[in-house]
Amino acid sequence: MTMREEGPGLVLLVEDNRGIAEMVGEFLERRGYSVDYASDGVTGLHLAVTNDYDAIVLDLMLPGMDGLQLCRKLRHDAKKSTPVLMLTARDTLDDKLAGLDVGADDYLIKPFEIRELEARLRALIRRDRRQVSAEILRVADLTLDTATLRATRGGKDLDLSPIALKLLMILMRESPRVVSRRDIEREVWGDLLPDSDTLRSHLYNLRKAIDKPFAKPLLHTIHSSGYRLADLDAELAQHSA
Amino acid sequence: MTMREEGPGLVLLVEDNRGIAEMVGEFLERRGYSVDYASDGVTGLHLAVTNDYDAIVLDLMLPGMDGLQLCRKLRHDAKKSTPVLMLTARDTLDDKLAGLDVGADDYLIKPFEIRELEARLRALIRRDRRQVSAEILRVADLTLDTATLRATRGGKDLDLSPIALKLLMILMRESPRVVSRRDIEREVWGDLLPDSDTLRSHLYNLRKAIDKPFAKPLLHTIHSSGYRLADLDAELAQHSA
DNA sequence: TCACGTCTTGACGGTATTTTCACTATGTCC
DNA sequence: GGACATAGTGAAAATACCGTCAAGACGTGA
Repeated sequence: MTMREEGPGLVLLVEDNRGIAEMVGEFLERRGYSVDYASDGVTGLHLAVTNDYDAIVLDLMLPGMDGLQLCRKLRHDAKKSTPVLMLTARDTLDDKLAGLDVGADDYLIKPFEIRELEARLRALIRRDRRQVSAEILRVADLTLDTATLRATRGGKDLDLSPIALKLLMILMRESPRVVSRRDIEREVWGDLLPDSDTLRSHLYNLRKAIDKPFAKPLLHTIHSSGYRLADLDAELAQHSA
Repeated sequence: MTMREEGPGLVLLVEDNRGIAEMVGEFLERRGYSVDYASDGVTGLHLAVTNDYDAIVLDLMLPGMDGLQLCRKLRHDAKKSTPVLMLTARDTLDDKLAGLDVGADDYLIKPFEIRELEARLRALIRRDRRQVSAEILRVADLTLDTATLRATRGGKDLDLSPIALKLLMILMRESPRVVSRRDIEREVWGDLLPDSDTLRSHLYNLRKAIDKPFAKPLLHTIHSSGYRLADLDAELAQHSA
């Protein structure tokens, strides 16, 4: 009584060695996966971009475009977060780091046990499915999609730096509560707080992005207490209710 | 005796696929939810408008009126803010954005894990309820929201300095008891009391903010004992009863 | 390597807040 | 009523807090 129409998942396999490809592909299909196949980087990338795979099994060494390049383009150009399981020839530190740098989610060293590949694949897919869906935070006409990290106000996209985005997320989660500077700093920088109060600058920039271009300010300063994000008028209406 | 308030919540499920609807509905009911069901957009909207659900699970594709239209009408025409969890067929950017624009609070991509649906549903309901359940202190027509640090009297905002706010909080918490100057000073300044008695000024300012603009004074001085915040008339009425 | 965006840092000025003080008013006890 | 202690009033001085902005450090991708 599962609701999934098609087995454990749809997988893209990018591997130039025909022998390995066949073995992996057939094994996965026997286990109920649907498998697409590419023998070089270019067609692999094309497939990865145009389809929504649950995961990609990607050989590091490929003709045309190697796995690292493919992965980077997938992440940066196409902005896809499809989980990638990288197959590397040897366990060199460089390979590992390169793969992780480029956005791979896991790697497997050849030669590998086919069963281990499936186990890792399954883990990746499950992990990803949990994150695929996301909560949408909303304060007045401000919205933040925690999955895509897109923030909008009044239907228009906001261009925010990573820290500004984090600030916004914190303030929206707590809205309409007051959040102390201390709490914000701890959440953003952890235990190693910066020596000088850089939070001011970031708040300044955040405000410039989310409030300056609009009529009604939403980010309010509570002197010596902290900050709060809220629509004052809407709040008042609720208070009397 | 209908105890439906006690469960985790009252949910409206709008889904035309009978199989999915049954599975979700039965699962939620087993978990203690009360579930109403609609198989098309029009009756779904009707139910959503006429009842107060804790949340709505809404399929995107529906006969008659699709989920987006329904959601928009619910928000714009009926002005209801019932949390909406949207079920979308595929992970396309367009779908996400459409849902976001139209006022959905969260979305899930099919196929989904039923347990995750429940987790997100619970999160939505909890978040919604939290808004109402902040701690609000009240004395007569004076209110102080300890989460947002907003104080009002007679529905109008009060502009208070941080210390004045703290004084007010102390007095409201203790109301209608008398609080000695000593106790107030200790709570506000801790052990390092200021050399000159600055409390007088702050009380003066507090009074100017919360009593001066109104007919009935609430902050009363008990000579050589301290201060108390209370509505004398209301107190009297209670005494004689 | 360069170009670019981001983060940090510090200086400056403005504003809100707190403290202090002088003066007045009120209450209490004899 | 008189003397003393307590409290209200108000404003000026001192301080703390915050917004603004630019310059440089830093890291990353082309």
